[in-house]
Amino acid sequence: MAQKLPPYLAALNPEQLAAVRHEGSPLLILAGAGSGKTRVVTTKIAWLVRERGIDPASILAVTFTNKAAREMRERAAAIEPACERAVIRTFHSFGAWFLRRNASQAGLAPTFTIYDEDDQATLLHGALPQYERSECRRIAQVIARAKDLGLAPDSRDLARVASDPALRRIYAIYEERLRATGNVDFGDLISLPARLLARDEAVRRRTRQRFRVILVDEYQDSNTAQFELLRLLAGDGSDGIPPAYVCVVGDDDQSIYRFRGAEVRNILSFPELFPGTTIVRLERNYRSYQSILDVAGDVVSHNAGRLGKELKAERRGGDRPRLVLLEDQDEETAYCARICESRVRSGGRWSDVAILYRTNAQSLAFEKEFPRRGIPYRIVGALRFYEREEVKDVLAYLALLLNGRDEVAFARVVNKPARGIGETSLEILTSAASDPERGHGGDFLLAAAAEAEQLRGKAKSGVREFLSLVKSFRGILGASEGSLADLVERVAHDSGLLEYHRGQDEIAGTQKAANIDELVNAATLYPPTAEGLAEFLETIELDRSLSAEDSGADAVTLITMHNTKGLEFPVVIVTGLEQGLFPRDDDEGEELEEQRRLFYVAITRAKDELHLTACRWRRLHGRLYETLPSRFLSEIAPERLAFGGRLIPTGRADTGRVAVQGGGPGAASGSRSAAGPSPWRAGQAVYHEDHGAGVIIKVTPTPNSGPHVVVRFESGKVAQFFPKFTTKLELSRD
DNA sequence: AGTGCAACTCTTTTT
DNA sequence: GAGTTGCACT
Repeated sequence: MAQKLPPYLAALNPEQLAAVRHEGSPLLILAGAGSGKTRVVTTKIAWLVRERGIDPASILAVTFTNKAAREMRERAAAIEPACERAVIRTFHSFGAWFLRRNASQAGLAPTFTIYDEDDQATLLHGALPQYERSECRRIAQVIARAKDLGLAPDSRDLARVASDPALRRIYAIYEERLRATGNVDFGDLISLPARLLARDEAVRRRTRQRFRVILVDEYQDSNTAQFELLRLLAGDGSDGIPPAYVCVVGDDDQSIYRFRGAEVRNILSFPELFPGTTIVRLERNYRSYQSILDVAGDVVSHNAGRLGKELKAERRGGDRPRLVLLEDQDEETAYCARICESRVRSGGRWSDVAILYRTNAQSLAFEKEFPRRGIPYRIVGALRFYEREEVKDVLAYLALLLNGRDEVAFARVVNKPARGIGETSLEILTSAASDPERGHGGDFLLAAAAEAEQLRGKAKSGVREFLSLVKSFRGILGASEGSLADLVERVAHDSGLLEYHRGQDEIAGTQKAANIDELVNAATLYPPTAEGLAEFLETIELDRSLSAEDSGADAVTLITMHNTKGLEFPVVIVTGLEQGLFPRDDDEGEELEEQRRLFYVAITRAKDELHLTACRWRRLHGRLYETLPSRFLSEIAPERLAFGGRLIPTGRADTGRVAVQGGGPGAASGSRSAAGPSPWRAGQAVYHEDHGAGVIIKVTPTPNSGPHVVVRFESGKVAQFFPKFTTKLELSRD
C-alpha cells in the first residue's frame, strides 16, 4: 500500500476497508457472522464525516434494536466525535422522530403515544365486542402483519395476510378507531412516514435534501413497509435531488424474523431493486474456531436461495463440536450443569457459558435445577417489565394526560382502582365522546366532564374524583421545577394504584409496588413537560430492553436462540435439538429454512466450544413425548462432530440409568444395547411403530451413540434414527 | 363489583 | 404444567 492509512483504517482487512471506502453506487455488505460488521459500519460513518466532509446530520443509520443503535453511535463517536450528530436510530424510533417533526402534515399531535399489540387488541375489543379478547389478539397480529407488508384496508393484496373476508372490514374499523384516538401503532411508525413522504412534496424534498447517506443494519430482517420507506427516503433522482447514498448491511443466512413480517427477499433482491449495486462480502470470521464454522456451514448449505457466502475462520482448528444424545430433560439439565461447572473449575467464569433453547418454556428445567447446584444464571428477555399490569396502569394515566382521546388508556384506568364506574357507565361515556352532536371531538375527558351529570350515585362521584385527579396531574405537568419522576410518583400515589398494587403484592407475593418504583426512577431523567412526558413514554414503548438485564454479574446465560443474535459466548450449548421441537413437525418450506437459519445463528454464537444436545423424551405442554433427533443434526457431516467423551452416571443409581455422553470402549447405555455385530445394515427390513415397514438405506456408525440409520418407508417417507435411543424401530425378521 | 373456578391454549417476538 | 380468560356466583 502506497500511502499510509490512519490507524482507525489500518486495522481493517481488505474487504472491510473496501466496504468502508466505497462510494458512488448503492452498496450491499454481506456480512457473515462474526465478520466485524459493526466495526465496518461505524468506521464507515466516521470515515464519511472525517475524510469526505459529510455533515454528520445528513447521515441516517437505522438498526433494528435500540441496543444496536446505541452501540453504533458510541463506536462511531469514539472514532470521530462529530458522529454524535448523526441520526442513528431504530427504524421505529426514526419513524416516531419523523412523525413528531412533521406532526401537523401527518395529521397528528406531536405528543402522540404508541400502542403496542396489547393495546391494539384492547382497541379492537372495544370496537368489536362480539369478538372475544383472544380473537382480538389474533386479529391485532394479522393487522400488524398487514402493516408490515405495507397493506392498507383497501389493498387488493390483503388476502396475503389472512383469507378471512371479514378482515378488510375489521381492519378498516380498527384504523378508524385508531385515528380517532390520535395515537399510532408500531406499524404506523413505518407506514405513516412512508405515506407522508409519498404524498407531501414539500416534506419529501426537505427530507431528501437532509439525508444524503442512509445506512441500514440487519437488512435481512427488514420488512416490505420498511423497504418502501427506505426507497422513499433515498429517492431516485427524478425530482432533481440526487438519490441518497444507500448502504445496507446484513446476512441472508441470519434472517430469522419472518414470522414478524421480515422479508428475506429484501436482501436477496437488493441488487435488482437498486441498480448498479456493489456487493462486498465479509467472510472472515474472527469469532469462532473453524471446527465450529464447518458445522454451521453444513447446516446452512441445505438452504436454497442464498446469496452464497462461506465463512472462513481466522482461528484455525478447535475441538470438534460435541453432539450428546440424552434420555430426558433431567439428563440434559445435568449435562449442561456439568459443562458450566467444569468451565468454572478450570478457571473460567459462569458467564462464559450460554444455554440456548428454542422456546422460553425450556428454561424452566434449568431454573429449577441450577439453584440447587449453586449455579448462578440470568435469563435474557423472559420477563417484560413494560408489559406488566401495574406498569401499564401508570403509563395509561400518563398517556391520558397527553391525549384525552386515548380510548385504550381511558378505559384502562378510569375505574382503576375501583371507583364505582362499571361497564354501563363506561359505555355511556364512550358513546358520548364520539357523538358528533355533542362536540367532544372524541375526547374522553371532556366527555366525562360534560356527561357526569347523567350518571348516578357512585359512578357520578367516581368520575368526578377521576377527573379531579387528572386535573391535578396536568397541573404538575406544567411545573417548571423538578423532574418527571415527581409526576409519575404523584400519579402512582394519588390515583391509588400504588396502594392497590401493594395490596396485591401482599396477597400474591408479587413485586408490583417495586416495579412502579422502578418506573418512577426511570422518569428522573426527563423534564416535567408534555414533551418530556412524550419522550419518556416513547422510550418505554420503543426501547423495551430497559429492564435490569445487564447487571454484569457472573452468571450463566439462559436464552432463546432468537435472542442471541449479535451476541457471542466462549461456550455455547444448544439444547432441545429434537424433531417436533426444533424444527417443529409442521415447519416446512420457507419456514423450515428459517429454522435452519436459526440453528445457524445459534451455532455461530460459539467462540471456543459448542455442545449440541437432544433428548429422547421431551415434556411438552405437560405431556411426555418420545422424539427423534432433529433432522438438522443429520445435515452435519458426522466426522465434524464428536459424540461425547465418557459415560457419566446421572447420580440416580436407583434407576440404574446412565447419561450417554458417549465415550470409552464398550460404552453401553442401559439395557437396550445388544452385544455382537450390529444388525443394523443397509438393505435390512425394519418396522416402525408410527411409520410402518421400511428398508434401511444408510448406516453410519457413531462411537458411542450406536449406529445412525436412515430408513425409507413404504410411504416414501425417509427418516433417520438412532436405534439405541428409540424403541419404536424394530428389525423385521424374515 | 369482586372473587373463584373451569376451560382453554400453548413458537420464536429486535419495534 | 402453567398461565390466562371467560363466566357464574355472591
